[in-house]
Amino acid sequence: MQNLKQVIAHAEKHCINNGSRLTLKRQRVLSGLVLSKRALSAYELIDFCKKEFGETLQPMSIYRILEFLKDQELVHKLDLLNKYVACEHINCNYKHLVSQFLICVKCQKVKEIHIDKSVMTGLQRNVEKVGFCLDSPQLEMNCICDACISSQA
Amino acid sequence: MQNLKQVIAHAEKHCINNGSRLTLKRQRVLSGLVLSKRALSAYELIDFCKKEFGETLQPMSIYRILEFLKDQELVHKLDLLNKYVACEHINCNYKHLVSQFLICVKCQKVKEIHIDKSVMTGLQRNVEKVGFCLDSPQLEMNCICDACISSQA
DNA sequence: ATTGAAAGCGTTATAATATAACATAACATT
DNA sequence: AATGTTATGTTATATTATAACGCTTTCAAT
Repeated sequence: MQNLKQVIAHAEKHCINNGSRLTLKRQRVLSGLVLSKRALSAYELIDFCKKEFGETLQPMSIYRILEFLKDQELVHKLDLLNKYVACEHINCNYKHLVSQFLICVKCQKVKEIHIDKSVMTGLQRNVEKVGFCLDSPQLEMNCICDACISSQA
Repeated sequence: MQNLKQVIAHAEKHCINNGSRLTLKRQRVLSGLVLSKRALSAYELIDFCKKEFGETLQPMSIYRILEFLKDQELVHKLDLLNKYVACEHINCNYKHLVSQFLICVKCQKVKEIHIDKSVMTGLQRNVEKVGFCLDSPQLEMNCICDACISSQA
């Protein structure tokens, strides 16, 4: 991850290209997620922004802002946790694909990956075998991260 | 699914074998999930039991009961939805394995399947490639069910 | 039968999460 | 400046989940 200013500047450009604005509050919320480096709930994020930037956010505001950031594909919502993370590709000029998310159940660090096409196809086939159809390939998986594996010993 | 009485009788035996009891309230909650045939939130289940059986349940009770039923592997909690479903194998005499869940995003019908070992291994490999380790193979996937696909047209 | 421990359940309060509804402010365009 | 649109503020409330404490039932051991 590059430094925060760069990230925000990049995100700002991204928003402008989409015909929308990355206002100060939105910047703060995004910064919060980028700095925390892990998944945060709306309320955790409120606390984080308060402590880190002195930014006081109402629940209503945070949810609105998070939805905006999600629409811009700058953050992702993890349904398994009901929490939000900054997109790992936030700095890439890269048409965003659907990702899969590895969530550390110990520290809530999140890794955004793309699973091999062959594996996804296999999965799809398993799903279709019972008459269902995969609606969204955004898989979320409970994992343990490298750091937490080591510290377990 | 066989008739409800059989299901309950079977579940009761299962609990006794585990040294625990399937009390009347627990039976009602389980029956609610079995009859509804889809994932229900704790509060939806309260409403359902009220309407269906005249059983009045406090939030505290329902959560306790759901936790019990989950420990007995008679129901599963779907983290993607924060809802509960009756285990599909509730009638089998079968050592319960970890399942994967296909959730219909339209009607919340749930299918419990076992994904091919080869596919799971592939998945695992993808996860390990980035230093993570799959903590639980209980995958939950947003899908569309057969019925909802047809009715879409 | 009595009793004591554990399990089950009731009750109240409250924490934590999320949204509805409506008012105001900021900004861009004409 | 007038207007429409987007963003934000504010208040209230809906929804989801748990803590804490105490009473009751069950059941095995005496």
